[in-house]
Amino acid sequence: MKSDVAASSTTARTIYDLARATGLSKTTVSSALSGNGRISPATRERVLEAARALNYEGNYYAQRLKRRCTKTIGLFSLDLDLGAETQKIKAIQRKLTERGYDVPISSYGSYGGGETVEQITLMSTLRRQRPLAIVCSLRGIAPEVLGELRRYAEDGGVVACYGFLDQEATEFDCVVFDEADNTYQAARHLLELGHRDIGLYIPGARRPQEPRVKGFEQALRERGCTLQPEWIFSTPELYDSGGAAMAKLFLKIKRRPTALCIVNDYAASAFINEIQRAGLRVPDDLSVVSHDDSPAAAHSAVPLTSVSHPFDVVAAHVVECLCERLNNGAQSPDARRIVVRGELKARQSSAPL
Amino acid sequence: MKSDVAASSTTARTIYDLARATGLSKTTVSSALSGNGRISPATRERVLEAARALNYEGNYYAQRLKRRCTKTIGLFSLDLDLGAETQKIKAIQRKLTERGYDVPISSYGSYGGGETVEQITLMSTLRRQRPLAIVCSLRGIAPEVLGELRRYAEDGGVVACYGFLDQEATEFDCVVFDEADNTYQAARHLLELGHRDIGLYIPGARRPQEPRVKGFEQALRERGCTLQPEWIFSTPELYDSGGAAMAKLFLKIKRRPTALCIVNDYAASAFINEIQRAGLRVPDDLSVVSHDDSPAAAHSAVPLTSVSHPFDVVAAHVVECLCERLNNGAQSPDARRIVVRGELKARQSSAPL
DNA sequence: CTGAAAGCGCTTACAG
DNA sequence: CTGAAAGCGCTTACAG
Repeated sequence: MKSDVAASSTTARTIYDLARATGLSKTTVSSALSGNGRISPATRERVLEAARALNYEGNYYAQRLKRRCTKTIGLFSLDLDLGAETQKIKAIQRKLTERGYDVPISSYGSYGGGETVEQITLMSTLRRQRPLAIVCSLRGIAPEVLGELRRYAEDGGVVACYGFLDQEATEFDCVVFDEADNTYQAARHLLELGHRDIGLYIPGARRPQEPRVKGFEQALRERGCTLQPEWIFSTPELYDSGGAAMAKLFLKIKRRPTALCIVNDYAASAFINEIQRAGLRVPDDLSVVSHDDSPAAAHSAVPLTSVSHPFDVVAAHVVECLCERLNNGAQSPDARRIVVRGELKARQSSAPL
Repeated sequence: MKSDVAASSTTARTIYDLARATGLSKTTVSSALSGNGRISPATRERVLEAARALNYEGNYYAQRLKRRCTKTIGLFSLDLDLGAETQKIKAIQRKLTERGYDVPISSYGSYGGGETVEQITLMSTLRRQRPLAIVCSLRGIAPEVLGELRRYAEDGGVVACYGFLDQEATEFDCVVFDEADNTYQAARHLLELGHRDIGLYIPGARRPQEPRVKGFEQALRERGCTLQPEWIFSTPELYDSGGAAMAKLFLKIKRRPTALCIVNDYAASAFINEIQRAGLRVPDDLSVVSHDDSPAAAHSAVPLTSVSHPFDVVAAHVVECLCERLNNGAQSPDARRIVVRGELKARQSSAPL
């Protein structure tokens, strides 16, 4: 008594339609379709052909009502930026797609990722779909979201995270990028060039406990320099707009540093362009060390000395952790924590004092 | 006989557990939870409280087995770039999230979006989830994927597309950006400045029937100039790397144009930086008109004359079309086709011959 | 190798 | 206002 209309038309909506069309039971049809159970090759072929002919496709939800294991791996990231974060997502997604997984992205459209409640809802929606695994970017995440992840894991889900070294450790495999080390390397490089008056510019809203300030400060301290609070800059704007806003700030201040660490190549590039337009020279009047070492760094007006942010390395580790845990099945080794660091590439934007 | 263990623990896995805990029937529990049907406020509150206390959450798949209408709108885009495409996705997602929808992104990680079969699978997976609506980026899409969309629409799904003006019209609402007009405006601007020897550089692999070449050519033709095939450049690289590669090409050729249209601000910026390093001056030796008018354009070493790519306008139209159709319900007006064009913003990279 | 039956967890007419 | 029953479309032991 099911789907009479559909069965008479050219479309099969359910396995009942296929059962009728082939004269088999729905059990047999189901087995033939899924490949589970012993089915004669001839029968199987008959079913598959009917499925093709009648344009049958299984109901997504009914198929997942019982089984947990699907081929879906959820990617959770609060925001898509125009740089390293999106690169990481892309790289992870590419690798996972190549392995045959379906990899939808759960995110907001807005930078920052919204209120805590919204974050929880987003993760909860993902978790309730019981994907095979969840890859979670820790950037900007509220602690409560980790509770959701925990619940998912207790339910048998596999989790891999990536984020930044200063973030609280989780019980999950986690690949972290050492941001503090990047600013440390940058400051260190400038100190070795003889600079003592060094500033730091981080585009975007100021965050408390900023690890990039810490790494920067540590490098100064090691050389007996003290951090000048007025030389720690931030702007609400990001990227090029941020760099330009920073240039305005910089041109206004009376006592200027002789060197500046700028987090992000686009910001650094725009900053340099704007201050050069105002008559300053890089590196003659000011040395600049940038961050990320994206292709933009080498092709900036003044090729940028930059500390890299190897997004592909992060992505590779994440996928590696995930696949290892997926393959190991029941055995669950301790959570791994992999630290990724950048490397300084010296170019023309920094020079001896 | 259901979930005995779970019921005895502190977690309610199913409405059966809630029914037992409250002493009500599962029908009543279901109605109280969903808000459908007549339930006394007291009973409803009792159920909701039990649900909270027992950490109950509905089974995602069982809930969707019967009903079509969910709060999910699928975003389909073959690739996340580091520019306008991702900006469009972000803007659309933000607007839709604000309206309370769940907006997962279906994409590949690789630029270009993979083989036709993979594209179809991706769309098919999305379609089978019966989202309330699908927003589809037409960029790089195989024609077969439109067949999938059609099937989705025939099933009652709502579709909104966005893409480019030269792409074949679909039967769906579609917001298209006029790429040809952008290069037309760029060339036109250069012609008005007196240039006659004008080249065009489009980063990325060369595509046949490139509308940007057409718009460019049309502008030349209108002024009685002929297009020089050797001055239509492309490189496999994109963005900054593309611009740098183009600079190498440009520096090698014997007879150079006096002006160049470069599609993408990052490519234009890197190009200019590299040729200036080689001793050429912009705009003295070469005028450049760029595309997109992103924040990078204004803050480039030579502020770029650029024709905009208003991603936010595209996104706003897409969401508007979608919501209109969603609200109209059964009535289905004819498919709309909205054309979005850029505007030229003159800066210092272009000058009279 | 094939099929009758129970079940996945929820929703939805339909009685009471 | 509440509940017994049928059903959503599939899968999975379990018989034959």
